[in-house]
Amino acid sequence: MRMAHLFGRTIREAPADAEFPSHQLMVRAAMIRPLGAGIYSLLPLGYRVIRKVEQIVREEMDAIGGQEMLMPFVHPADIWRESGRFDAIGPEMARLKDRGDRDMVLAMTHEEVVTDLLRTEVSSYKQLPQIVYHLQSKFRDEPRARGGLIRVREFTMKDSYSLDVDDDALDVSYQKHAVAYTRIFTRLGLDFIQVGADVGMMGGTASDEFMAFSPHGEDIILICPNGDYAANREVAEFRPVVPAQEDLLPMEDVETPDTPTIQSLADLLGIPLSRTAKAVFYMAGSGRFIFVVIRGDLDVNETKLRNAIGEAELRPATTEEIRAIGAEPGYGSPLGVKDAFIVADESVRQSPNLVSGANREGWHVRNVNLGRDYEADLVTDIAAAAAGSACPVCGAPMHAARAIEVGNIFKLGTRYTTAMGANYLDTDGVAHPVVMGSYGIGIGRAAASVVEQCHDEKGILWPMSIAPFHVSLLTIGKDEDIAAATDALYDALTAAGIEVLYDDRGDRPGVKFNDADLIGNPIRLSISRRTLDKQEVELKLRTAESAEFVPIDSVVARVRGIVDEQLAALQPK
RNA sequence: CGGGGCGUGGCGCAGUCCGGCAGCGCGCAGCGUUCGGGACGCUGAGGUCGGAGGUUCAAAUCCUCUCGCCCCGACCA
Repeated sequence: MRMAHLFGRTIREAPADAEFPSHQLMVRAAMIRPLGAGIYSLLPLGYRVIRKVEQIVREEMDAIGGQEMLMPFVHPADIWRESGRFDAIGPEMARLKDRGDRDMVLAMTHEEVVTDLLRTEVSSYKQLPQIVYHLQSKFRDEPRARGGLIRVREFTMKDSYSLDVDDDALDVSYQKHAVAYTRIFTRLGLDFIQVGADVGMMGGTASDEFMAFSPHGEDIILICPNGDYAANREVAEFRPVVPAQEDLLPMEDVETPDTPTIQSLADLLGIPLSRTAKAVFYMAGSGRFIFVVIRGDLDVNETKLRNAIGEAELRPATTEEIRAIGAEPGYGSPLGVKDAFIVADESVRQSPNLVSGANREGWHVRNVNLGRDYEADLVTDIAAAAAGSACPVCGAPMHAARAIEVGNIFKLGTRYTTAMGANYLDTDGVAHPVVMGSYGIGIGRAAASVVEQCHDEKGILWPMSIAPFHVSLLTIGKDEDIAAATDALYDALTAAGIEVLYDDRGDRPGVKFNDADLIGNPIRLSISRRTLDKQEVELKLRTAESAEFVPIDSVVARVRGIVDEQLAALQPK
């Protein structure tokens, strides 16, 4: 590709609203352009990257027996009503009406379509197992799109669906995907980890996420330093610190003026946070008031809480709602409250004589004990793990790291096939719902995550596997023989199957060097008066400090070798 | 959804408080000089100041409404 005619141009200054490195650099390097909030065009340079990511995904999906197909982006609402998700999913799903006033939705995902197809295409155990997949647009009306391609509303996802006869067979399909995903993200050059995750809105029985490490990640994962455990903070377990046991002491009111927070209470009384109980108030979607008691040094994990009480929706309670059950914001405790569902964290049961609120402003109560002074409707683990929490397997303090979710895998089971009646007949002619798994990779997010991990102050450092081009070729100087030599090298490289972005523009050298660094192709070749007089080409790797000079007639072979070597280095073992 | 901020030429911004010819840098076009790390000079093109309504002799500027975009929050009371 000759740069003089490349559609899209690099820009010096990033848009003011771009905060993430990947957002700034991909815009500056003429790879993406915004059309609206969370909606992007992919310019030719960016689309080359995306297509390479897609190709890697295809190869690895095909390798586990996946069959590529394509399902529609606009769906009749009927199938979403059948699965129950038309009403279950909120404004995140875009809805519209067709000219006949029929409800339609834009695809957020494709479980319903696959299940619908199953009803006509699969009727016998002999046809199973199967894995189907496609690369298709999704639209999710995120409350807050941000960060360039990291969190967008319209995006391409590779989603695949495994179809099996039973849970054991699903385990096999699931494991195949775990292997494929590991190979895919390795080939993309990502630094990532597979972690246990929440099943969320998809329903199902198990889920793992593939997380690319990045300081801009929206998820926090906890990692055992001994490799015994890794999980999303949303679901992470940890070994609780069991406090010293002591005799239960009688309750005692204590005046604590102006201590509306746990920290201020602990400061006033001169006790550690772990000797207090804090109250957290929620209103659930069902209308239940959820009163959470947890030790003061711990945080509530809302995902655990949701799962524990079987409530999909949870919001902080208002002051009025809190007072209505007999509690006082800032000085709340379960003592004497009514009409509330009380959930106590395990930590509260294990810790005697905690300081709790008195449900009147300016007062707390010492030595409050679960079971003696109040009862909970549910006692379970709803505490959030944090950096330093003990690994549930080996007890070592875990690290916390931010990461971007680039892929996830779900064991769905029969959630959709039961609801929509997608059955197969077994060897005895008995009908069973097909057992499904669902597996996704955000293509653009994966590419952007690579940029998050692979860049420097000058621009992107693409891995060879997904760089827009293998080589940036620069012609330096205006002399005709230089242009002729560079033209000839361009042709020779291209003929050898090497992808070349040829900077044949009339710009000064500095402009070309800077653009080459910004765009980030792995190899830079330059021909100038200096090099041509010696029949040499300057060769510099994007990741290298210095350049080397290669005889002009051996450049093609040299570049070929570097390309192959770097691609091989990205291959999974 | 709550709070905050911003919409002025392709990009980055000033001008708005205090109404009075719409500006600057980059980029773009032409000419000339330059040519290994984002050159310089001269000339020039390009803007419904997000939109609608209002106040005024006069509105980018004041008022009302509205649209769009960004940031923070939407768990610890």
